[in-house]
Amino acid sequence: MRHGITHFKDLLGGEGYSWTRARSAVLTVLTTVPRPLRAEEIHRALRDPRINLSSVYRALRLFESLNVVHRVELGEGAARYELADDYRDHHHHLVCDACGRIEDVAACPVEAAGLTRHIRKRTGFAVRSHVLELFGLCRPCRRDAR
Amino acid sequence: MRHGITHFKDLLGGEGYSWTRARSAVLTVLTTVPRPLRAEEIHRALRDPRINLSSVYRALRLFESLNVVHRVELGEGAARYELADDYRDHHHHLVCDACGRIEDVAACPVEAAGLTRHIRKRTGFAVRSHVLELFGLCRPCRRDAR
DNA sequence: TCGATTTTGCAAATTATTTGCAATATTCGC
DNA sequence: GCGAATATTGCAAATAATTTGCAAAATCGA
Repeated sequence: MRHGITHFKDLLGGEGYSWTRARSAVLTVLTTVPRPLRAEEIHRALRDPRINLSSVYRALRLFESLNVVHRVELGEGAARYELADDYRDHHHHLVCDACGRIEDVAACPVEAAGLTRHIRKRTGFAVRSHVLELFGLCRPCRRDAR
Repeated sequence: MRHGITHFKDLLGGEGYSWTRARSAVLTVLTTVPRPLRAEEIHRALRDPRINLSSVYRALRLFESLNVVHRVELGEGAARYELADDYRDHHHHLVCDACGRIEDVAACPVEAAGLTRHIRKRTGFAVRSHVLELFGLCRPCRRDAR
């Protein structure tokens, strides 16, 4: 787990990429807001009219390829993005079907159950990563439903 | 776990929906092919020029709302669809990063670990459903990689 | 600082999916 | 089985998220 915006600058530099206004701004937002954001939301959060939405998309794509950012798909039509596991503890999401709020959970049953090993033994498939999203009702919405 | 195309006919009828060529054909494909298919693939599999792709989308949307079909998103751009848990044993997918092949796994660490209860106790969030997809290399591709 | 290279803004293209509407199919009562 | 009432479909056009071409602007390395 590495910290600081300057780390990303070095990382990009090391890979031959420039440290630009758009890239730096997108990373600032992602390191600041602790939940997965849509490209559109990130763009709005930049509050910099000089930066175009396309550049946000381009930055996100680059960061994804460098394993700095992780794409989260919750079936909403638009994808969300958050810092990858290397820069944030591994976690999953609790998505409220009623209000849409997204909470994190640290518990990971894939690791806990040793599922990866089980699958490799049984099927020969080598699991490298997984996506786990949990849907239901958050506490406030559960209360309202009564 | 109910079987047979006629069951679906009764189900649709019971909900006030018609049993149409498009709906019947889409369900036939989904009950026949044991892996999640894209709308486009389902449409091609119908081999019926009288049925329009829009009708496939409309049928899928209806089936989703009736819990007959389940949407699967693997980050490919297009969604995939398969029979819902009520008509097929609960399972997850092993998606090969190299060749794209999709295998099923019956093992479910969310159920096994009692994660739902754990989360409810800890956070008050009531989990109703979950999405778990596993990515990596299938056995053939793992061999080729060597 | 300067030129070479990379990146960006902007507008237009792309792709999956949805929708309006007139035409067609299905259903239901007789 | 028949025909009216209703639901669904085909088709073409609309959407919405994301990508891309290209000339202009920013960044980098010497």
